[in-house]
Amino acid sequence: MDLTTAEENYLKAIYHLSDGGKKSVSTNDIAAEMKTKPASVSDMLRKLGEKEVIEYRKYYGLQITESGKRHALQTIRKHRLWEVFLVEKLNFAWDEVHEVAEQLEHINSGLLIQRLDSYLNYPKFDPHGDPIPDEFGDVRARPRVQLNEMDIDQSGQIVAVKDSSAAFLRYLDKVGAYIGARIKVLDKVEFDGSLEILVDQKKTLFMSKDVAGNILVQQS
Amino acid sequence: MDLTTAEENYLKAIYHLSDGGKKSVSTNDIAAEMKTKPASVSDMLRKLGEKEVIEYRKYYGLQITESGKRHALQTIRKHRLWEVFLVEKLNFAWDEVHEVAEQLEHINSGLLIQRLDSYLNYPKFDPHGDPIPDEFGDVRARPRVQLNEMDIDQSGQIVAVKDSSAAFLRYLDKVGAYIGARIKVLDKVEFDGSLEILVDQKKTLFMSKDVAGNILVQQS
DNA sequence: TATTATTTTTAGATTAACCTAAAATCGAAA
DNA sequence: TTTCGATTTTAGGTTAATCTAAAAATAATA
Repeated sequence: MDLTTAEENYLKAIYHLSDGGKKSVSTNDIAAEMKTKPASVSDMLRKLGEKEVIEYRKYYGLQITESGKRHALQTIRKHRLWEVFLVEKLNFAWDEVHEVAEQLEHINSGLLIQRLDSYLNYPKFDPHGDPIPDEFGDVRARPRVQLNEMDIDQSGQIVAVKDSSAAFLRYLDKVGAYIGARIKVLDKVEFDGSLEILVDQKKTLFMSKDVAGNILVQQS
Repeated sequence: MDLTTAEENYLKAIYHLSDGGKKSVSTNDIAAEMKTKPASVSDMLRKLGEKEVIEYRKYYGLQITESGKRHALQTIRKHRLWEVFLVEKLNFAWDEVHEVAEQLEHINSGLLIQRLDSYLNYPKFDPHGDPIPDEFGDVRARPRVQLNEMDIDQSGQIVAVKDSSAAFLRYLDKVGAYIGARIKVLDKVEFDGSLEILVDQKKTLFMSKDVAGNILVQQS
């Protein structure tokens, strides 16, 4: 069953909002995410239900089907492979790629994606550190390491903190090292184990070993 | 002024059918090329006229405007750059690329095309030997050589014949060396100047010096 | 030149994706 | 448990791109 571009986009949004089918998503949430009106979402949910990529009971809610998950993961796979291409081959900055990848992900050609994957050397993660599903939709969850355990020149994305006290989060926010920030270890001071970190490819900051030990990073 | 995907496709067809604005094109011709009905074409011509990419007088005919030419050449540029990418980087065969390039040419990002061009080393011709317009829409017409003057291992595309007698064309057709065929010189016999030619990457054939002298090739 | 044949356009429908406004449903609080 | 407010759906309309059938304009031919 083939999906239109709009249907693919809705399905992807539903997949993300529901965290892969775990959480429930509301019509309003989808409308907000897609920047459309709830009425348009209702319309689309009916269509997606007819195509059996979701199971939809009106007023009640929805559930992604197995077929729907496969479709969504295919789209995500394409999106992330194109992001790798844009950053690694065409020298896009990692924050310039999304809009273009959003268009490229809808190009329809099995051969193209196969060849692109091979050309990029079967990458497992995109430039934001998010995992790239394989052709069967399997994703490899990336192991997390403490920032203080990373070596010089290694980079990744902040995905969680161990100490989630308000004070600590406020500190992180202040220095710009929020969850999701992309970081790189520029230097480590042997004497006290403190680190020099590059955040989002622009700001550098210094951080004690203790602080770094509370930050979990997905390496890439 | 932005054009929709459909409008871009119509404009490209008109540009090609009119040979860059030289010949006149009929509604029926466009319908045949686009695999739609003449009624749909009339509709679209009205729209393209409103957007001033063609000058359209109903029942009379149309003329591409300068703006229209720029738009068409931009689309052609994107199409051919993607073809080069698919063949040179992703190892597509030169006859597998068209369908995918047809989709990729509508991706909207100035930066993307700029970077792609640079990544491919500013190619001047696509895998079919057709010239790639530069960012200003200028095309470099490729010089033509007689097939018998080409060296071993050189390749190109048959673009014209000097002797266009029916007998000669029938002969070409018989051996599969039609206008547009992609050829490569595999060997040249010093004794009589005859050539061994690879046609369309599959068929090899032998050809006398006289026959080859009547075939004009765009090298690539 | 008058008639016929072809080409082109208009008229009226359809489908996908959106919208606004109004109705229906659900659930939370009085 | 009834009512009120938020959420969700339906009803009806719009735009882009297509279609078929019919009308209009042009071109070809007797």
